[in-house]
Amino acid sequence: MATKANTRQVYRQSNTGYSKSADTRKAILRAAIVAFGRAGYSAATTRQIADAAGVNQPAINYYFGGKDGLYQACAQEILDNFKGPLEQVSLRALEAIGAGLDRKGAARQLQELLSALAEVMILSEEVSEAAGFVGREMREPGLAYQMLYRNLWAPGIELAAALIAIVKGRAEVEPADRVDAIMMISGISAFAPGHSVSMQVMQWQAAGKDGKALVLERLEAQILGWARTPAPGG
Amino acid sequence: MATKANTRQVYRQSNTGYSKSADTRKAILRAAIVAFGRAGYSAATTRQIADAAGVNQPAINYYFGGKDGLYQACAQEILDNFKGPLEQVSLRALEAIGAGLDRKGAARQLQELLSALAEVMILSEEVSEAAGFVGREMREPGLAYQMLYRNLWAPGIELAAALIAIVKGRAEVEPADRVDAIMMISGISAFAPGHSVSMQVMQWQAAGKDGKALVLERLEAQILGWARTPAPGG
DNA sequence: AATTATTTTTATCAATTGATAAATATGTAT
DNA sequence: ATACATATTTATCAATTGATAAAAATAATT
Repeated sequence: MATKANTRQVYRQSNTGYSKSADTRKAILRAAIVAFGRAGYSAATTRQIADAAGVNQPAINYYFGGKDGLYQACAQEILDNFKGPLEQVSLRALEAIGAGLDRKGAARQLQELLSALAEVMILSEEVSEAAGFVGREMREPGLAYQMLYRNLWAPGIELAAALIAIVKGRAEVEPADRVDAIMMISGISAFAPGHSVSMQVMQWQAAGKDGKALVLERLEAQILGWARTPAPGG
Repeated sequence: MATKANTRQVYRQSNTGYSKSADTRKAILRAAIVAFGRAGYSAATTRQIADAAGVNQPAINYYFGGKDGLYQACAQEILDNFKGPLEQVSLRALEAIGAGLDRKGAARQLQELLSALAEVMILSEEVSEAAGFVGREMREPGLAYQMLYRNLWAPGIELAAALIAIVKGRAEVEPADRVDAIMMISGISAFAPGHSVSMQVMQWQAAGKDGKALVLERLEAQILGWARTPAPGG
C-alpha cells in the first residue's frame, strides 16, 4: 500500500441531488470498514467490498477514485460518525479539568472515559467494526494514520494521561502517566471482538457485559491504588 | 488464507547431507518471519521473501511446498528457536510454585516473567521480528494459531495468572487474575517496535532500555499494590 | 416528451501472484 | 570419471486484482 503523501480527492459526493448516490456511497463505506478492519488493506479486495455493498466493482472507482480513496474515506467516515460517544465524555472531562478537579473527581472522570472506551471497543457490534479498522491502522500505519493520530489517538491518550496525573496528585503530566494511559487502553483492546486468544483463555464467546464489567473492575482497582498513594512532594 | 485443517507437510529437510540446503532453508525462514510479521500473510509475497533470502521464488515451493507450508514452518521455527529465554523463566517460576511460594516470592517471579517478556518484545531486534510474527498471528488467527496457542500463549497467560493469584494472597486462579494477566501482556505489547502511536506519543524513536524500564516500573507499581492488599478471607 | 446528467453495468486490460514443469547447475557416492 | 541425487533457475501458466473505457440504465431538468 502506497504511503506517499496523497491529497485527499473527493469523487462522487453525496449531495448531487440524485436520489441514489448517498445510499450507494454509504453502503460501500459500511462494507469497506468491515472488510478493511477485519482483513486489512491488502487482503480485502474491491470485488468483495462491492459484493457486500450490493454494487459492482467499478462503482468503487466511480465514487472513491479507487481503493486508496476508499480507504481514506473510511477513516473520515469513522471520524465523522463514530467517535460521538467518546467525544462527549472527552469534552466533559476537559471541562472538568479546566474548572479544577480533585483527585477523587479525576478518578471518576478517568473511569468514565475508560468505560466509554470499553463500551465502544468491546460491546457495540457496529462501532466495533469501526474500532477494528482504527485498531488495525494503529498497528499498521497506512494512508489514514495521520488523520487518526491527530484527531483520535493523541487527544485520547493525552486526556487519559492528564487525568491519571491528577489522580496521582500531580498537575503536570509525566512520561509514566502516558505509559499508564497507553497500557490501559491497550489492555482494553485485548478484549475487543476478534481477539481470539483472550476469548479462548477466558472461555468466553465474546466479552459481553460481564466481561466488560470485569475489565473495568480491574482498571478501577488500579485507579484506586493511585488515588490512595500520598501526593508527591506533599 | 485457508484455515482448513492442514497436516503439516515437510518438504526439503535440512538433513539431506548436502551442504547448502540447511543454509538456504534458514535464509528463507528468516526472511519470511520478517515479511509475514511486518506485512501479514496476504501482503507478503513469495517473490519478496525469495529476493530477501537471495534465492528465487520457486525455491519456496521446493523447500516448503508453497506459501502455506512456509508460514507454518515459520511458526515452528519460532517455537524451536526463539522462546528459549521465556522458557527458562517459566520453568523457574513453575518450580517455585510447586515448591510453595509466598506472596513476596510470587511478586518477584511475576516481575521476572514480565521483564523477560518485555526484553523479548521490546528490546531484541531479531527476536522482535519473531514476536511481530507471533503478535500478528495472535490478532489474526491463521494456520499457525493452534500451534502457538497451545505452546506459547495459553501456558504463558496461565502462569502469569497463577502468580498474580498468589501475589493477591490466593491459591486458586480466578477470572480476574486472567484478565489482569492478559492486560499486562497486552500493555507490554503496546511498546514493541512498530507501534507507531505509542512511540509518537512518548516521542521515542524506540522504547529502548529506558522505555522498557519505565514500562516495568509501572507494572511493578501494580504488582506491589496487589501484594499490599489484605489476603481474601484472611 | 426531449434533453441532459448521473449512476450502474459490461467488457476489457495490464500487472501481479502462487504454483508448476523442465532445464541447468552443483553436490555426493561409487 | 561416471552415475545418481539434490539444489537452483528459467520459463510458463491460470487465476486474481485494481483500474479503465464504453455502453446501458436511471434520474433530474426543461
